[in-house]
Amino acid sequence: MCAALPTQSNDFPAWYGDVVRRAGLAEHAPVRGAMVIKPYGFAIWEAIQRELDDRIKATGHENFYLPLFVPMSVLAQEGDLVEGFAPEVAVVTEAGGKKLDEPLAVRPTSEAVIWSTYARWVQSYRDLPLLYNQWANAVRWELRPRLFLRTSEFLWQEGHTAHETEEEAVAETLTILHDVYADTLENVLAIPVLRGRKSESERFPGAVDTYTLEALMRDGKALQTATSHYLGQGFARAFGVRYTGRDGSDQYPYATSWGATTRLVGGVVMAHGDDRGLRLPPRVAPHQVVIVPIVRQDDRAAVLEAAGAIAEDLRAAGVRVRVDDRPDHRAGFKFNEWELKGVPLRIEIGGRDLAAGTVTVARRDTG
RNA sequence: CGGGGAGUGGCGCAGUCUGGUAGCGCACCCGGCUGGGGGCCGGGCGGUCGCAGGUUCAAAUCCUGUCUCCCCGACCA
Repeated sequence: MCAALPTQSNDFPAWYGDVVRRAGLAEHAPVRGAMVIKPYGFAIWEAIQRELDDRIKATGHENFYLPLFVPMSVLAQEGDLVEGFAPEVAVVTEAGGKKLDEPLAVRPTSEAVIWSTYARWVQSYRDLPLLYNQWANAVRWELRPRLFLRTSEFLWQEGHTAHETEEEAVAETLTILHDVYADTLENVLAIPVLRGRKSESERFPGAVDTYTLEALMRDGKALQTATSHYLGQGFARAFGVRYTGRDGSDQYPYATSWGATTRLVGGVVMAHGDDRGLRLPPRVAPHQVVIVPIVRQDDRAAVLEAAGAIAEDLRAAGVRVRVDDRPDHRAGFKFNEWELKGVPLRIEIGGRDLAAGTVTVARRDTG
């Protein structure tokens, strides 16, 4: 195993890349800007996903799923959207060995497919609101990719809602910002955020207002961790989503969209990590406690049994525990490895502890 | 797109200036000793040096072209 990491103060980008790779979160894939998310990294994402999904559902939304491909003609129906995403859209021009009659965009975001679908779903004010979310991947050919923070393909959730009134849509935008995103960031990921509104030039293409959460990373830079857009009636008009209102007249619904991505994993790394590696918030740590049995040949069985018993007790209490009984590594190696991987709490138990009826406990966060 | 850097066993690198047919650390495999902070000893497996041309008796090394990746900036979740 290699020696120490680059330090944050010397070279933060090198530190970041090294931690992501050596902690087993992700690695580069053969395609430019694409990444392989490894099991340990994906487990963190799954935990974040669960927390976000619970809150999305608690605020009244349902999940659905729409296709990866968007016909170019559909994407083009909303002018700002095509224009805004044109530089980073990947397009499929050939399939089944033939040139396609119409090129297909790989979704950079799903407003277009979704609103062309909503056109069929909204006929009356009685059909509103539509409060839907999807967990999906999206592709944006960004100029400068970075693991988790900006990858060509990323995973996210994107919510797309339709409302009868502007007030209701704006309220939705803010509910998501506060009750879903800020709550997850602060209370699950332990990352304080500033809630803000984007300037006109930074707004999502086609949006009336874009709200954002900005979080401070340990290199002193801010990271945009989630966005919630109030879209007004632009998308409804562009995609012909009209319904009969309470007074019998034609109306356009008001829209919102909002998203949070795998970037959040990178945010956790950069907001909490130190020169020894990751420090994971317990709520999203794949292993909240690791037990390292310290064994010799003569006390191996007894120590492992004691370690197993502690693990069972903790599991019964709802704690995610890993007993590191790998015989091929010594204790010191494991200490370093689990610190690199950011496990919040380590319990060491050996022959001496057994005799004394104690264990040794080390917290990762106080390093 | 502008500015840097780099492509050599799985990973990280040296060798390139001063051509002579590949080396180191880690990892991996086998054996033994060890076992409370990244153990030690011995023995192994594994690469023709991004790609394509060219020069030469001989190219990782020189020449030409080309592709890719990483970092910084602008753009972005």
